[in-house]
Formats: sequence, C-alpha cells, structure tokens
Amino acid sequence: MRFMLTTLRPPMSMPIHPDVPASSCTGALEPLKVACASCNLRELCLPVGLSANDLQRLDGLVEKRRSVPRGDHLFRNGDRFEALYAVRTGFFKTCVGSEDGRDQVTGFQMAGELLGLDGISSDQHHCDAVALEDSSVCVIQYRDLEELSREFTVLQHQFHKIMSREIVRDHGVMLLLGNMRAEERLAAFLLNLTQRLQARGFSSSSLVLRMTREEIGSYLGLKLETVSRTFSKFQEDGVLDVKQRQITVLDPQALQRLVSNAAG
Amino acid sequence: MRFMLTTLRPPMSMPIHPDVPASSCTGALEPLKVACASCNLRELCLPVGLSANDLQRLDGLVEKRRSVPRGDHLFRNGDRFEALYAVRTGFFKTCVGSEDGRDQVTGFQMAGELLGLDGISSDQHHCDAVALEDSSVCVIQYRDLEELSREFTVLQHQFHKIMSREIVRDHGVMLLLGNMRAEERLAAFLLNLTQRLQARGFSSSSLVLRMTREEIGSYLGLKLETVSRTFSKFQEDGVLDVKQRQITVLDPQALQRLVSNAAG
DNA sequence: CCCCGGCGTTGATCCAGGTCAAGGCTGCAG
DNA sequence: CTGCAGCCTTGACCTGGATCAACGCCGGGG
Repeated sequence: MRFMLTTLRPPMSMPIHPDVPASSCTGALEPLKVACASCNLRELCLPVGLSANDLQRLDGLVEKRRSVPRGDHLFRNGDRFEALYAVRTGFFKTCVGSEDGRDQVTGFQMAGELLGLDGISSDQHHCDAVALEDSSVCVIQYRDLEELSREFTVLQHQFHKIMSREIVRDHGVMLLLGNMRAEERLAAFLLNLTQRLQARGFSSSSLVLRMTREEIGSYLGLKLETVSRTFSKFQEDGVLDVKQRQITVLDPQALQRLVSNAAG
Repeated sequence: MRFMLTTLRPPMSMPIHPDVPASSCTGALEPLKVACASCNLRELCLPVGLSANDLQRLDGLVEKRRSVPRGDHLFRNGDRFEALYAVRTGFFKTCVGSEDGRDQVTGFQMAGELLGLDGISSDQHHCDAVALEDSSVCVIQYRDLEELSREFTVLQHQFHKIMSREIVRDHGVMLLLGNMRAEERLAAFLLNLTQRLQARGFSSSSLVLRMTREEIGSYLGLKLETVSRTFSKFQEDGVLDVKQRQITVLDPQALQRLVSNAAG
C-alpha cells in the first residue's frame, strides 16, 4: 500500500534505510566506523538473531564501507578474495562466465544480503558482482570474521546458516532451470522478489525492477524476448500491470498457482 | 588403463579404499572408532591439507559410520538436521522436489564428498540423499564440528572452503542449465565425472555410471530420451564407447571442445 | 528542439529437445 | 529354462522458446 505513488525509479531505501546521512555516500572508500548494532538492517543481515549484547561484539567487524556507482564492479572473477560485502543500499547482480563469451546471472542481491561467499573456496572470486544502481556495501574482512566467529558461537552459527541458505537457494534455482517452463520461471522470480522486498518493508504488490529484461532472462535461462513476451502475457491475463520496469502484481495467487501447480 | 576388464558393475572402491575390513559394512550403525588420520580418503575429504599433527585433533569428530544400502535414503527433505556425512564408499545423489511431483537431481556425490550442508540453514534438510549403490558414510555431528572448528583454525577454514566450493559448483550448474545445449551439458557432465574419478585414482577414460539415464537427465535438465540419443551421437562420432552404463572416453578433447567452444 | 542509443515489444519463422510409442537388452525370480 | 520388470534405444512427430527482424519508447546530450 505504501508505494502506490512511486515514480519510475524511486530510491530503494525508503522504509528500511541504514542510519547514515546521505552525505556519507560520496567517496569510494569510507573509513566511517558504524557498528551493526545501530544499523537498521541488523534484522536482515549477518547479525540476524543476535541480542543487543551480542551485537556489541560485532563492533569492529565492519571497518569500512564502500560505495559502488551503478554499473561498477564490486569485484570481478579472478580478483583476490579478502572480504565479504553486505549490501547496505542498492542492488547487485552476480554472474559467472564460461570460457567463451556467455555468461549467466547467478543471483540478485539487495539490502542485507551477503556477497562474495564464492571467494572463500580458493582465495579468489569466481564471479563478477555488479551494481545495478548506485549502491553501498559494508566491507567485512574475511580474516576478521573467521577470527571473531571462533570466539563467538552465535556469529559462527549464523555465518554457517547464511552459507547453507545460499546453497539451498541455488538448489531452488536449479529446480527452476531444470524443470520449469517460461511462465513458471518468471512467476517464481517475481514471487521471490516481492517476498524479499516485503521483508524489507516494501509493498508486496508494487515493485520497480532494477535489472533489464536481458538480465532477468540470463538468470532464468530465457532470452530477453521470451521474458518480454511473458510479461505481456501476464498483463493480458490480468496477473500483472507492466509499465516498463514498474510492475504491479494484481493477482499474486495466480503467480503462486503457476509455481506450485506447475506439473508438466 | 587399469579398468579395461571391469565387469558391468565393479565395486568403486578399488584404487583408493578406506582402511576398514569389508566385514564392518554390515550393520546400519557402526560404533567403530576410526580417526580420519588413518583413512585413505584424508586427501580428498574434510581433512584436506591438514598435517599429521592436525589430523590427530580430528579424533573423535567422526564417532560412527553408517552404511546405506542401494536405494535407501541417507536423509530426506524435512528430516531434522544434526549431522553431516562424508561418503566413505559408494555413490549418492541428492534431489530437491517441488510442491507438485517434479524433482531435480542437484548433485552426485562420491567418496570423500560431504553431504548435508543444506541442513544447516534451518535445522532441517532441504533435499533427499539417496544411495545409488551400497554405500557407507562417516557421521559427523554438526555440533561437534562447530565446536572443534572454534578451537582449530585450520579445520574452520577448511570447512568454510568446502561450503564455498559447493556454492561455486552450484553456480557452474546454473551456467550449464541456463546456457548450454544438450551435447554440451552431457560433455561437461562426463568431464566432471572423469576428473573426480581420476582424483580418486581411477582411470580417466573408463567409467561405470552409477545412475540411470533419467537421473542424468534430471541433473542436466534433459529428458532421458535426449540423454540416450546424445550418448548414441557421441558413440557415432567416435567420442565415446557406450555399452549400457560402461562408458569409455575415446576423445576427451572433443568433449573439452564442446564445453569450452560452446558459443551459441 | 532534434537526434541518438539503450532498452523493450511484437511478429514471423525455425529448430532443439520434448513427447509419445514401440521394441530391445539384461538380470532376476520362479 | 521362461517370464517379467526395469532400463535403454530409436523413430515419428510436435511445440515452446530461440532466432531474426522491425519498430516503438524514453532519457540524455548537443
């Protein structure tokens, strides 16, 4: 309900926004020291489930922030891995590429989500992370995280949960890519997006896509034309209202039926 | 070269086999206490890279073994999560299912590989793990692993690497499912299998598939008929020799070309 | 203001792989 | 041995989505 009047590209940080003045988003590297304890994303981010006391112990884990303008890389395939990144504001995609030119979008990350887990495996990143709008991230030195989680059981467990959740998510994407038809894929994608936005205090029925049709297609294993056609079909069927990247979900249950009823 | 005379279903534990007498594979639960330090899989399994001294400290982490007859579940979607499992001998598949009937094979696991990482995210498993042949696993209580890795940096790091590697692997599968054509998928699958077998001391050119065409198809996002036809085509082209599940790779470079040259 | 470039839509056509159907092979139970 | 069940192969046909192509929309720069 809250966002019925959103413009085409509203800033995404309205209902939940980190507690920093906008002015802090200018330099590329910011030595600001703001603990997770006072961040509005603490209920969604690494510190989920930590008590106020616990939160104090995270002090110093996030030593700096970094802002990433739209289109810039946060890291690239092959970069040396040193830190994880928690999205504070903005929106990212991650993609892997094969030896030949093709690449595959492996995920979209919004506020509170962690980037860079792929790098732990071999001390270098295995995908590109690109900002889809002007964004800022908290930089978490992996060394520090390992060290702190050694003496801080709750953090250790929370971190393991996050990695495990990423694995579960990936398996869900495999199911989507291996078994679903175009409409089912797009429906699943939209439901997932709206759920995550809702968890961040946004409307569950109105959203602005941060990515192009081509990026959606890459994520869903479809060509951009198919994505476009499927949006049009949903519009014809009265399931969605589509105006460029401004999407309104008119019949969420229809989307749900597509996903769960999806038997071939 | 070593396996030119293998029968249709040779036991898979020849070159590298754990150090236990065959007789220990009878009961479902075995209170045997054998440390990783003396296991032949230590170069492939959780303890990778640990020194002899380090290995001693793993003592007690693996408290028991469990054997899983062909066709049985090691765990099921929804089961309470308590332990990880390291494959000692045999072969597993993991699969996730959607609300409707369909399911998707998310991976195949062989000796030295870890099962159950999906369970950490919410204290219950999110997929089924099924033995594709009579198998045995080491049971690693997750609590114990967390505790030990708190005071044992190398283990902590190794465990994180394993989870991260799983994420990277999953992204590779997404690339495969999202971008590749049937021949490319099967080629990638075969190369991956032979590489993993080779790392375990098996021939890189001769292998016996543990799974049906349907299971391969589910993993690769193809129907079993397509898998079968693609095997036949590889045979016609002189790339493979296919006799049921006995596969001989005649031209590995052709497979490699398919995967890397795979531009649409 | 116009022009241009990136993104999105839509139509026409094509084809890789799905679907349906008919057998064949292999191993096991009786 | 025979019969059966599970798995695999192959053929004929169909279709969902890819591909190719044309055009529309919109925002930014001159």
